[in-house]
Amino acid sequence: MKLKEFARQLGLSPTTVSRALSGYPEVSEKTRKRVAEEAVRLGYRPNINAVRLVTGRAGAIGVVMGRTGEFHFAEYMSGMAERLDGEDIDILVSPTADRDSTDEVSLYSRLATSGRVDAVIVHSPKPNDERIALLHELGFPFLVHGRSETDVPHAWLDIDNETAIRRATSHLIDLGHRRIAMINGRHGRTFSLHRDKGYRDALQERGIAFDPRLLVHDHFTDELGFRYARAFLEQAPRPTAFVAGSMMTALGVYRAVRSRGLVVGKDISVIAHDDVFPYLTAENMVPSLSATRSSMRAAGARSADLVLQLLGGRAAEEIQELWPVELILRESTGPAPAEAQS
Amino acid sequence: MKLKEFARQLGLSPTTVSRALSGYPEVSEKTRKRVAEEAVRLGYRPNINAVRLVTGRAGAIGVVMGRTGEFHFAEYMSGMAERLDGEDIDILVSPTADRDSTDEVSLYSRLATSGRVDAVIVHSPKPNDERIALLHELGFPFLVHGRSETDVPHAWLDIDNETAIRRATSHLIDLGHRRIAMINGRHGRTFSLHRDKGYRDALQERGIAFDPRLLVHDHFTDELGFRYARAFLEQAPRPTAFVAGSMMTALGVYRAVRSRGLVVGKDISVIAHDDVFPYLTAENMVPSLSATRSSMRAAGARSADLVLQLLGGRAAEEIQELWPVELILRESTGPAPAEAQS
DNA sequence: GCAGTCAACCAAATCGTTTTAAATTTCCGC
DNA sequence: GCGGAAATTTAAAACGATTTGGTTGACTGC
Repeated sequence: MKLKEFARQLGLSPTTVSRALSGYPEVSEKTRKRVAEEAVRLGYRPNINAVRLVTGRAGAIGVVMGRTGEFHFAEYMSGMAERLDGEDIDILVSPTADRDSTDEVSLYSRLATSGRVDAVIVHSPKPNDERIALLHELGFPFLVHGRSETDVPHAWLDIDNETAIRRATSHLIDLGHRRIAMINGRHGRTFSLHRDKGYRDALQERGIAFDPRLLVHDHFTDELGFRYARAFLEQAPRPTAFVAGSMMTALGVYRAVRSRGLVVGKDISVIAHDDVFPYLTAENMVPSLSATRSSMRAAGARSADLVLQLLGGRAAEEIQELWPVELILRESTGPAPAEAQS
Repeated sequence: MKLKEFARQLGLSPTTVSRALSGYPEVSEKTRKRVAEEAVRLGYRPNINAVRLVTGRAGAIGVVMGRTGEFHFAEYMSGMAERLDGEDIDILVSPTADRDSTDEVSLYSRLATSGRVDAVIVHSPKPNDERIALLHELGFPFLVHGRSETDVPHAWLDIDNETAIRRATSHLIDLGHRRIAMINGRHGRTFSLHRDKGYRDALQERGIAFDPRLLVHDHFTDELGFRYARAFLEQAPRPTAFVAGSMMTALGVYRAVRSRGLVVGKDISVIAHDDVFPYLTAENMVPSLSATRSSMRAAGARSADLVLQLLGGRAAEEIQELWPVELILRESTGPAPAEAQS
C-alpha cells in the first residue's frame, strides 16, 4: 500500500496524509485521528527508503565491528538498543574489512558518504586516529567511544582508565606489593596508553621503578591472560600482584596462579577491569575479584543518547564525557606475602 | 557529488555512468574504466537511499537483538559480517522491545513492511513461533537460526542439539554415572526442548528413570550455573555429573563443585556445550572441559550465506541445514566415583 | 552506395515519499 | 452577507538514483 493509494481511499491528498502521520500542526485534529486509525487498519506504512531519500536522513547509526568478535560488543550494543528503543533509529553494523587500516578508513568513508547512516561510532581509537581525521574532514557526525589525543575536535565518551588503574595500582602498593605486573589491552589504543600511564604514575609516586618486563599488551582473552601470567610467574623474583585488563584476562590469570600451586588473594593479588557482564560477574569468582568497574551497557546507552544530541545539533566539541570508574575491593587482593616485602 | 554532476564532468549521460558503475554490458570497456577511475578520483558514490528506492532492495539483513545481551551474539554477528564483507550488504540490528511478545511481533512486522531490510533472521525460535507465522504470512524472506516445529515452511540452520546432548549424556552413562543433572537453556525454546529430548532419550535407552529434580531451564550465566549446581549438589544422593548448557554455565558449575570441596573430573564430571569463543576456551579450563562443540561464528557466516541464497531466489523449503556437533572429551569427565555406582 | 546490424550512448519516466507554494474553506466581527 | 485573517487542504516540485525505450553512428555484406 502506497501513500497515494492510501490517501485516495481516505479521500484526502497525499500531502495531508503525510502531515497527519508526521504530526504537523496544520492538519485538523479530526483528520489526524482518522488518518492514524485508518493507517493502522489498512496497514499503511511509509516506505522508509523514499522517506530517507527525500529527508536526507538515514535513521540509523553506524557501528563498525572488528573481526575479533569482542565480548564487550554485545553489551555495548544492547545498551544502545535500549536507548534507541522507540526512536525509530536503527543500528547498522558494518562488516569490517580486515585489520588493514587503509581498508578500515575506506570503510568509514563509504559509510559516511553513502548515506546509509546519520552518524557513526568509533571504537578503540588510537592517539592519532585516521578514522577521526577522516570523519572530521568529511564533516560527518561521529562519536568516539574512548578518546583520541588528536587536535581534531571530536565528541567522545570515555571512562577514566588512567585514574582507575592508578588507584588500582596504588592500592596494591598500599598492600605492600612491589612487583606488580599488568596485562593491558592492545598496543597503540588510547585506552591502553591511559592505563599504562595510570600504572606507571602510581609506581612513580611511590618510588617504584617501572620494569618493562612486567607490562604486556594484547587482546583480552583467557588464553592470553593465562599465558602472560604464567610467563610472569616464572620470573625471579616473581610479581606478587596482577592488574588484568578484562574479566577474561582475569580468568586466565586465576588459572595460571592456581596452576603454580599459588593462591589468589593470598600469594598473588589480582585486580581486573570489569565491564559488568550479566553472564560473568567479578563478585562470583573464587575468590571474588577486586575490580575497577564501569558498565559497558550504560556506556552504550549513553553513547546512543549523545549521538542523538549530536544529530540534534549539539556541538561536537561540547560533548566530552569522562566517566569515573569505581574500584571495588573483594577477596582477590590482599597484603603482599611477607617474604616478598621489600 | 551527485550522479548528474558527476556525469556532466565526464561528458557522459547519467545513464551511461550508472551502467558503467554497475557493470552492465552495453558500455564500452574504455568508458567503463574511465568512469571507474574518475569515480574514485572525484569521490563519487551513489546515494544509497536513492538506489534503494528505485531498486526496491534495502541492501541489509535484519537481526533483532534481545535485551539480555547474550554473549553468543557478537560471535554470530561477527561470522555474518565475515561472510557479508564485500557484498555491500549491511546488518541492521533492531532495538528489541521488551520481552512482551506482542511487541516483539510488531517489531518484526515493522521491520518487514518498512522496507529497511531485505530479510530477517529469527533467533531462538519457539516450537510454535509467532514471528515465523507472521513473516511467512507477510511473504517476507527470513532465516531461522534454530528450528521451529510449526507447519509453516521456513528456511533454517540449526545444530543437532538433540544428538549432541544424547551423546554427551550417553557418554556420562558409559562412565558409570547414573544421577546426571542438566542445566538447560530458557524454557520453551526449541533448542532447549531438543536438548531435553536428547537427555531424556539417552537416559531411557539405558533404563534410567528421568528425574525432574535434575533438570532446570534458565539463562546462560555463570551465576545461574553456580546456583543451580549448588542446589543440585545439596540433594542426597547428589548427582555425579552435569550437562551444562553453555561455557558460562560451566564456569558456574566448576565453581560450585569446588566450593563443595569436590574435584571436577574426579568426583563430578562436567560436559558443556561450547560455542567456540575466541576469548574463553574449553581446552583452557582447569580441568579442561569436555564439550559438545559447534562454532557460533561459522553459524553466523553460513546464515549470511543462506540468506543471500534466499534472496537470490532459492526456495525457503529447500534451506534446511542441520549441523552435526562434535563431542570433545577432555579432563572434566571421568568414571563415576565407586561409591556412587549402582 | 545502401539496407541492416550492432555497439555505444542518451532522454525521460520512475521509485514513494516530503515539502514548498498556492488554493480553498472556515470563521469572525461588523 | 462581506472582507480578511486563520485554518485546512492540495498540486506539483523536489530527493538521486535505475531502467525503459530510443537514437546515433560505425561497420557489415552485397
